[in-house]
Amino acid sequence: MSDITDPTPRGANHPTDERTSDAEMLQTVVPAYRSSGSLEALQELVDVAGQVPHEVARRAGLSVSELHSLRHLMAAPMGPVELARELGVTSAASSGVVDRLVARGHAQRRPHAGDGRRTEVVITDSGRLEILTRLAPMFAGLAETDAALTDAERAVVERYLRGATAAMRALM
Amino acid sequence: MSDITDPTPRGANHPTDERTSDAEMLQTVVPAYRSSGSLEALQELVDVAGQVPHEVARRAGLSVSELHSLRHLMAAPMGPVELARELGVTSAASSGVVDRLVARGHAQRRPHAGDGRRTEVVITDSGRLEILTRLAPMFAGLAETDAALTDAERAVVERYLRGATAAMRALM
DNA sequence: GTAATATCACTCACCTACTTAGTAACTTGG
DNA sequence: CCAAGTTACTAAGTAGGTGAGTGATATTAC
Repeated sequence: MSDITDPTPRGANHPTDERTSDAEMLQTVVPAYRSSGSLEALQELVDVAGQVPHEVARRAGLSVSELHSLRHLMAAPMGPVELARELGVTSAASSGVVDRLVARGHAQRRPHAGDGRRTEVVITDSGRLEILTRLAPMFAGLAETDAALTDAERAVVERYLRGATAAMRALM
Repeated sequence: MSDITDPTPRGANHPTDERTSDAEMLQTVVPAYRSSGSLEALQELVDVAGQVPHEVARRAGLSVSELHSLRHLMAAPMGPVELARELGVTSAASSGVVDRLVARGHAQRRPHAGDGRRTEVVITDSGRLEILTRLAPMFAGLAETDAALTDAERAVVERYLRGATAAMRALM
């Protein structure tokens, strides 16, 4: 407030000492907000899910972008530009990602049949194996959790997950 | 296989042309795996949730680490080292994160009462406001989705979310 | 009580993975 | 058939991380 050398002018800027729960805080901004076990569980899921790629990539000796690239390339071959769009980075960055995957033997470049500008990046067995074996324990656990549902319950869960996804998309 | 200059020796390493669905692929590694609407919805949720921090941080003019730091500091003040543990980075990195938050007016450093080694990092109103207003639309949507559940349904959803979280933790 | 050890916050040098800007090769629409 | 667009890439610069090490303070062992 009176720090002359401070480069960023602003309004209310004092520390907030009073311990207030997240939920209380949220209710001042989102009146409809009511905490619940499911929302807390969702919060926790999202937190853990966000750490997974970093950790899995670290163990595999890959960058997070390389890991995500392999995941996308598992579904279908694609060019560096398309990969860049999936990753949310520039094509310059994805060019480097592909370089590193190729150097590791996890992917190969091949010319696109019918369009001389394009390169197709194809995942190799080595890349596929890396992803599948690293993620297998998770998929086993997810399958088990999912199998425990009745069809009616599964429908409820799916509706909830789609609603939560839509809520998150509202930020983007 | 016969590329002499290749630095990474390995076994099976040819491109995988055959188009195979993720689900089929997974079943060879995780026999119990059966795709389902709920699992697909979960996959989508996790994907979107992973993009949210990057996008929100970009709009707020923060790095992803700065954003996550503010989220953690909303719950309680803590020192740079504790913050580093939460973020999964070194204390050297979190020292820089705190520098940048302080320079922005989103946080303040203060000496810890009773332990002369420690510094407490306290979020300011400015930092709190930044986070709450950026995330408000999401919380509103989540609250709406959650409110649509009966108590019995909420219990089912919570159990599922906790199961999924546990499955992900199995990787870490 | 004091010596050894641990913890906290920080600095420095270095590295990785990104960005922006620009280029060459190729395809396509008018 | 040529102007405009797309693809893949390179080069130079930058942000934000790591690893190693320092000084101050706290804790533990003896």
